Amino acid sequence: MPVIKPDQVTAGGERKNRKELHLHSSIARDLGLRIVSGRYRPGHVLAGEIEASGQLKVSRSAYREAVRMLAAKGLVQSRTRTGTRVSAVEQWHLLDPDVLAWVFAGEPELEVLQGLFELRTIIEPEAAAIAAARRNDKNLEVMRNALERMGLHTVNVEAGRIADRDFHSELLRATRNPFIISLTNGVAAAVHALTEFKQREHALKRDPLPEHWRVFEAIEAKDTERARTSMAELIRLAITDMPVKRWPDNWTDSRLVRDSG
Amino acid sequence: MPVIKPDQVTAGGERKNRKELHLHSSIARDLGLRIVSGRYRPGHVLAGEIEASGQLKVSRSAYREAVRMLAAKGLVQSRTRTGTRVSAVEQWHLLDPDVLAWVFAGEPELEVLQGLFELRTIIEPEAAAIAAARRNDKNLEVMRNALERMGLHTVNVEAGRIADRDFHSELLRATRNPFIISLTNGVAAAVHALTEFKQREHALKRDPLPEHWRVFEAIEAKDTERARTSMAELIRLAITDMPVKRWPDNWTDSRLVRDSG
DNA sequence: CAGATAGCATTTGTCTGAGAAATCAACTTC
DNA sequence: GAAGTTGATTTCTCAGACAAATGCTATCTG
Repeated sequence: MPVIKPDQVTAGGERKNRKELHLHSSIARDLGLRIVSGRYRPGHVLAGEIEASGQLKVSRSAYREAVRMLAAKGLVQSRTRTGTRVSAVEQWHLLDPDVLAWVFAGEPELEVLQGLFELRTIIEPEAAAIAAARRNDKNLEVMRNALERMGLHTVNVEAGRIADRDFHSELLRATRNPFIISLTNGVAAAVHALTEFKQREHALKRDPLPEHWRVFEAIEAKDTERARTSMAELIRLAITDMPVKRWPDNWTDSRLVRDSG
Repeated sequence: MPVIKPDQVTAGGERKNRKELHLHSSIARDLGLRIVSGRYRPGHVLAGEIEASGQLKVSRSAYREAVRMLAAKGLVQSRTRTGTRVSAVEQWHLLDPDVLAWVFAGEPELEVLQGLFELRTIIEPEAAAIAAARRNDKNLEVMRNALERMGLHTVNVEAGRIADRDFHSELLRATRNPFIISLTNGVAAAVHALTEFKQREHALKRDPLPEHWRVFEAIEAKDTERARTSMAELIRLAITDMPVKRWPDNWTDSRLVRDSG
């Protein structure tokens, strides 16, 4: 009999809602979300392993592996007798793809949004310039394909957002700089979640495709300066698309005055 | 009798050489080093849990927790039946402090060095500019103290390198941008290891302190533009200090022509 | 009473052994 | 020859026990 599995029903099933494959991963995600969302503040001491694993109805080892993952991402720190406590925010690996995804899974605070855009404003124009210098035909091909898919689906649907992410990922990949590429996974994931976040309020009015093509054309032409400026413009527009009434103070302070001046 | 513990002798002690506290951490470090050093290439499948833990003479749970940490850092990926295999380099969280430290624990390849300096060239001048705009007196105090210590010890000894790291950390912290601060832990650790790396060949001829003070003064004066340029100069000088005969091609391509031109 | 000290309790860390779940490969069957 | 079945292998999860570290407290001592 061809047993068609009904997509994981799991008797007590509440945890496997999302495509979480493993128990320890989903526990880590649960705890991670509670930490980055502020439910567990820095300094907060988690319940002991026995009690915590008991509440979650999982074995101690599964719970421990989850805690070990969070510790590897700088979110918690375990010590005997003291217990496992949430680390200071400065210790968090905010550019870790998972952490970033957890941060943007909820309603990110304005300062966090600002911080991410500020980082993108610094990195991506330069990355675009470097990509223009080092890109090969395969990079170009992938980027063109991504933009075509993006135009086909629009960023209002998942497929379009994936295409958007693919474009930025391939751009950073074209820099041939492993560290910049490593930022890919994180920033791309955040941008992805962010585009989704925009949609929560209302569908995007403006079509972001033209500025994407301008960046592409600059990189295709190996025009580093134009790649830099067009990418800066792309991000500037992306910021204006955010459903944010008023950005926090000194947002335009140091960096952005230079581009607009 | 006041039992003065002889600093962890550990009968079979070979693992606790460094200040590794826990078994799983030191196993993760061992495996992590083997991966980033290239001994275990991407695609390589690690020995099964039973065999691997047997070889290391540790329990399966300790070994599993180590693997879980490496998986959290993107270095490996585990799947039933297939086993645990080393991920592609693009998946590695290269900006994770541990991963970065492991990378620079050995002889880093030229391309990696180049990549890190390229990232610093992009980030730190802008970070200095932002820091100049947002720094408070406490930031200034910590930075000044760090530079004084740096002048006292010189970067030829550990205390001086720590002071150097503290300066850069506090600078990034002054940006008030959590993502840039998060880069601190990683980049600072790398710079620290890097300064140590320079010393392996021969003691540093040039005194790097003057350019550090120039950056400090610009930030003290809240002069964003001067902070940017002086930091760019600091990094440029740091690059020339590297004991590298010839940098790889297109090193001066896109980004640096702009600063020097 | 002050301070050191020894013991106690609590929490994470490590080990062992067993079975469950997933999945790749070979085989069987129609 | 294709679809389904079985089997083997590997990670995943569970359970229970002991070890190690460490903060707390009561006790001892000057």
